[in-house]
Amino acid sequence: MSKTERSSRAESTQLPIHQHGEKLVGAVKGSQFLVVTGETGSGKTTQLPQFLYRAGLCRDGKIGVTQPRRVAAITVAQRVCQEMGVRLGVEVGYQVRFDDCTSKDTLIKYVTDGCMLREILADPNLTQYSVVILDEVHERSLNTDVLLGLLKKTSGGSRGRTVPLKVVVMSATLQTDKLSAFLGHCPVFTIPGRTYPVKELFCGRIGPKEMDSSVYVKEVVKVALDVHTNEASGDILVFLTGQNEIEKACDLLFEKAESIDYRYDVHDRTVEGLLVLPLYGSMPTDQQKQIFQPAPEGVRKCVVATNIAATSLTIDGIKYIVDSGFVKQLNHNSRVGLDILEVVPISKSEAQQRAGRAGRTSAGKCFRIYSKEFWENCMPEYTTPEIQRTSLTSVVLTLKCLGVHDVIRFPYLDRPEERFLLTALKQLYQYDAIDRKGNVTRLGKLMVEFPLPPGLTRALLQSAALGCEELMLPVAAMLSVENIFIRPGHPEKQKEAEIIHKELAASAGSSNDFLILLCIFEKCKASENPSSWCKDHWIHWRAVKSAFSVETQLREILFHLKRQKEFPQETFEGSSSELLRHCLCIGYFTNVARRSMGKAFCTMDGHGSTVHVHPSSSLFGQEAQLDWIIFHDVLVTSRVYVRTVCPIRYDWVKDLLPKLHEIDVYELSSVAREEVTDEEMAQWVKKTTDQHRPGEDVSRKLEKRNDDSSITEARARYLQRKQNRLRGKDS
DNA sequence: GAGCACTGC
Repeated sequence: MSKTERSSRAESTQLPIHQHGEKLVGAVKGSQFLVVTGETGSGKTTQLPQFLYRAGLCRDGKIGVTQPRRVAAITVAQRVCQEMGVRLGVEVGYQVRFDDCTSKDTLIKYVTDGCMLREILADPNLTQYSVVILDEVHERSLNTDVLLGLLKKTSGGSRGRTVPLKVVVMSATLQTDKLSAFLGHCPVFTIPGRTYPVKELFCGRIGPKEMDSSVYVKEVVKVALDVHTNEASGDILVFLTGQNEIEKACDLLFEKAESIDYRYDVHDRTVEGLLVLPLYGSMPTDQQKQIFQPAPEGVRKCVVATNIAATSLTIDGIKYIVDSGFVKQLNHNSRVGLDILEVVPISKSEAQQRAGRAGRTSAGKCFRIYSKEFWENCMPEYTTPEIQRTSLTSVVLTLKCLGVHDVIRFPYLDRPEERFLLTALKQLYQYDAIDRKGNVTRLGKLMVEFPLPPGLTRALLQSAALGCEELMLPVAAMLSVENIFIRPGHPEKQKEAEIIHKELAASAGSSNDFLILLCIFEKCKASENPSSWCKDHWIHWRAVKSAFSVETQLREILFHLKRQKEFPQETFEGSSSELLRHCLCIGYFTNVARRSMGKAFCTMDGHGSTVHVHPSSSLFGQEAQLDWIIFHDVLVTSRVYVRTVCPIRYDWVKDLLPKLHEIDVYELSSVAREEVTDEEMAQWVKKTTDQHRPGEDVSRKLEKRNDDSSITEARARYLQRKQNRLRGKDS
C-alpha cells in the first residue's frame, strides 16, 4: 500500500460516518428504500458504497451511485479507488458521457444521472445492479427527479430480477420527511456532518423593490470592501448573476473603488491587498484554474462568481460569503411557448447553500446584501425544481419508451403542471414520435436513442432517411453545444470579431444560420491546426471541440440504428441547401414564422407571437426579402428575438402546419381508462372541452396572444434596468 | 441594432 493510500484511508476512518457503519448497512438490508441524510463533509458519498461492498451487498450485482455532475462522478470514483487500494476502472469505476471507465468486474460504479437513465432505457429492471444510490437528491436535477419516480415505480414489481433492487436516496437535511413519505414512509438515516458554523448576517440595503442589477453590483462591492477592511484574514466569495455584472464588479473592486456612489463612503479606501478574480462558466479554463491558487502572503483573495461556485466548483480557504440574493434562471413559459432567461431572487435553501460554502474548512461568515424583509417576503422556501420549469418533451418521450403511458399520473416527487405535460405530448405527436393514442411510434423509438432535443433529432432522422446525414450531423452537433461565437469585451476587438464572423457567413454561400454552422464545423475540421483556426476566427475552440465529440457520438448512434431492418427511407429532389432546409423543416415546423409587418414575424405555433430576427443572425437586415422562416431558439430581452434562422418555402411546411392545431391533447396521455374513476373522468371531459372547443376556428388560435403578463413584465424589468444604467452613466 | 445562469445524455 502506498503512502497516499495509507493516509487517505486514515483520513477517511476519521469521518463521522464510521461510527454508524454497521447500523447503516443494517438499515439498507432491512428496507427496500432508505433515505440517508447528512451535510457535505459527512462522507456519505465515498463511504456508504464501501460499507455495502464489504458487507457483501455486491454478491447479486453492482452498486450504482448517481451524481448530477460529471466531475463529481469522476473525482469521487478516483477517491474511492485510492481508499480501497484498487485500480480505477476495475473494481471501482465511473461512467460519464464520452468516458466509460468501467469493466465487467466493476462492482462500485459512479455514473451521472443522465447515464443511469440511458441504462434504464436499455435494461428497465437494472438487472446488473443490486443497489442504486441516488446522490444529491436535494439539488432536484431533472434526471434525478425522473430516476426517483422510475425507481419508486419499477422496484415494486421486479420482473427479470431474483432479488428486489435496493434504492438509497441521499440528500441534504432539507425535506427528508417528504422524500421518506414519497418512498412509502421508508426509514431515514441521519449522519452528523463535519462542517463549521457560518454566521449569517443581513446587511440590509436591498429591499423588496430593488431588482436593478446596477444596485446590487454596487452593493456587493461595498460589502466586499467592508469585509476586506474589517474582517480577519480569509478569502471572500461573492455570488452574482452573470458575466456582465461580474466584470463590472471586478472593475469597481480592482481599480475604480472611488467611483462608487458617495453614499457608500469609500473614498478613503484602497483595495490594496485584495486579489480580485472573476469566475463564470464561459471563461477560458486556464483562467478558471487561477482561482484555486492560494493568494500570496498578506493578500486576500476575492472570487466574484456565478452560481458555478455554489455546487460545481469548490474553492478552499473561503471564509466569507457576500450574497447578492439573485440568480439568473431559465424559466419555461408554456402559455406563450417560450423560455425566458431572467434574474430572480434565490430561494432560502439556495441562500443557505451559498452560506455553507464559507464553512468547509473553518468557521465563516455570510453577508447578505438584502434585508430580513426581503428574505421573508421575496424569497421562496425552496427553488422550484427543474422538472416544474423546463420543457418536458424529452422526459415524456423517455417515459413513454419505458412503458409509462400515463405520464400525467406518474409518481413525481413534485408534479409538473399538467399543461407542461400536455404541451410535451402535443409536440411529440407533431414529430410523429407518438401516435394519436399516445403510443410510441417506430420513429419515437429511434428518436429516444439520441442525446438531442426531439425536434433536432427529428430533423436528423429525416436527413438520414434521405441519405444526407453528412449535412445534418455537424449542424445537430453545433446546435447542442454552447455558443461558438466569441464576443470580446473591448469595442474595437468586438468590431474585429464581427468582421471575421461576417466573412465566415458570406463564405457559407446563402443566408442561412444553420448552413454557417455546418461551414464553420467543416472548415475548422479541415484546417491544419483547428485550435488556432478558431483563435484566428474568434470562435470558441472548446465549443467546437465538444461539437466534434458530439458529432462522432451521433454518427455512431445513427450507424447502429441504420442497421435495423425498418429504418425509414424517403426521396427529395433539390440542391443540397434545399435538402438541408427541408430536413430542418421536418424538425422545426413548430418554430415557423411568417413575416407580418415591416421587420416583424408572426409565429405559427398557435400562440401567434410577434418575433424579430436577432441582430447576430446572418438574416438580420434582410427581413424585407423574407417571407417564411424557421428558427432554432428564442430570446426574450427588449424584444422577442429568434436566433439561428433559416428562410424556407411555404411548400415545405404547408402539409405540416395543420398538425399544429388538430389534436385532442388529453388523448395523447393515454390514460389507462379502466383505472379511472367516473369522477376523474368527468373532470377530464370538462377540462378537455373547456380548453379545446371542437368548433373553434384555427384562425382564432393563430391570433395574437402576445400580451401574456410574464413576458410584458420581464420586458418591463429589462427596460427599467436599461434605463437605470443609462441614467447612471449620465450623472 | 446586440444583455448567454448552470447542468446533462
